[in-house]
Amino acid sequence: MKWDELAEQSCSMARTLSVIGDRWTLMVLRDCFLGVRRFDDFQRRLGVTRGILSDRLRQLTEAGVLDKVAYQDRPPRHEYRLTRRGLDLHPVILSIVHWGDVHMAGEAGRPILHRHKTCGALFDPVLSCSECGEPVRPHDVEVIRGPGHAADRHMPPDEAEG
Amino acid sequence: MKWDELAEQSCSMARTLSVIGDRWTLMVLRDCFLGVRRFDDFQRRLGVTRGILSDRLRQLTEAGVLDKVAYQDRPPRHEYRLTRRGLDLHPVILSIVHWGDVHMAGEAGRPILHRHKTCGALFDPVLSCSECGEPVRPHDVEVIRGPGHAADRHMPPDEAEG
DNA sequence: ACGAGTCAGTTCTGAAATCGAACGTACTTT
DNA sequence: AAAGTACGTTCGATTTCAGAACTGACTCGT
Repeated sequence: MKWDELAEQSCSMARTLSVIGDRWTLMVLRDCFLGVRRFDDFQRRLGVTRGILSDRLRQLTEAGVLDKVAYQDRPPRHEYRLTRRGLDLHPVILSIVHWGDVHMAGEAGRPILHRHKTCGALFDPVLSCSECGEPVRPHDVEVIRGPGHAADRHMPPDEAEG
Repeated sequence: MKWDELAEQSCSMARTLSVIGDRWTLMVLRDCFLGVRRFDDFQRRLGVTRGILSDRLRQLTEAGVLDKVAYQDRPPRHEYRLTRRGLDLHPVILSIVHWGDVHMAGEAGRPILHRHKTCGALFDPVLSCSECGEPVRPHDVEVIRGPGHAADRHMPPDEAEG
């Protein structure tokens, strides 16, 4: 299966991965959330080859996750900014970072900490229910067929949840 | 840069991606959370080649995300189950699926819906602050150097947040 | 005026990963 | 005995990636 075919599956996971399911794409997005906006800055910070970076920035722009904005005319220079769509990826990035903090941190502890400006505290991200506000645990989630469901294979095979 | 080198960076994002930063790995994990446990079931549902699947299941097992458990002896057969470490990836998967629901769903609407068993409602996952319980927005997060920080490049270049 | 530096890419070649399909092994079912 | 199930491995052809050099348009220092 190719990336393009992945996008056509009636599975939100597959469709999202057709946009961000690549290590460099996610590393680029991490840097975007840290405020990086220019080609050479991405390249130096990530150590990715220029060819790959060029390709990934183009893909993200085409997907509407980044916006390519000119900041000078002669010579033409642009910067890449997160769109609304891109900003909505924040939970994905934070969840990934948090898992690394908990399960992959070395002896020395976490490389970075997050402070919630509105309450002032150092915090961990918690995934909670939009309706009752309580934290969501894996076994408390039931997967139900939605209106956009096609007869694919993204439903539980029989019983759910492992 | 190779995958192995990624794991050695003092960045939780990079370290996590060295484990799950691959489209097939994430598709396998999606199916794990839907209750899929056996080789051929993964293969049929995902359409991935058997070689890749074999490799990814081995990697996930080595990383402690899945556990390979025998369910019969003659012939020896195993199933792959999420460990505690693996279950902790639930927020990552849910966040990715939710982004797809919001930004990649077709005309027909979402392919699947989630029900929160403890409150009974259909819900969206919301990332909130472990300290005050409020939803976390991109601009409300400040990144701070932690104890495990090495002089790498995962801090904001100057000012934060885009 | 001249070379050095910045910024945003493109182009090249060899190395590595991936695809699709077939094959192997050890059982169970018909 | 033949077909099916389960879990992989192996193989050659294709695709992607890494590392490095190169282009082009401009700016800055001397």
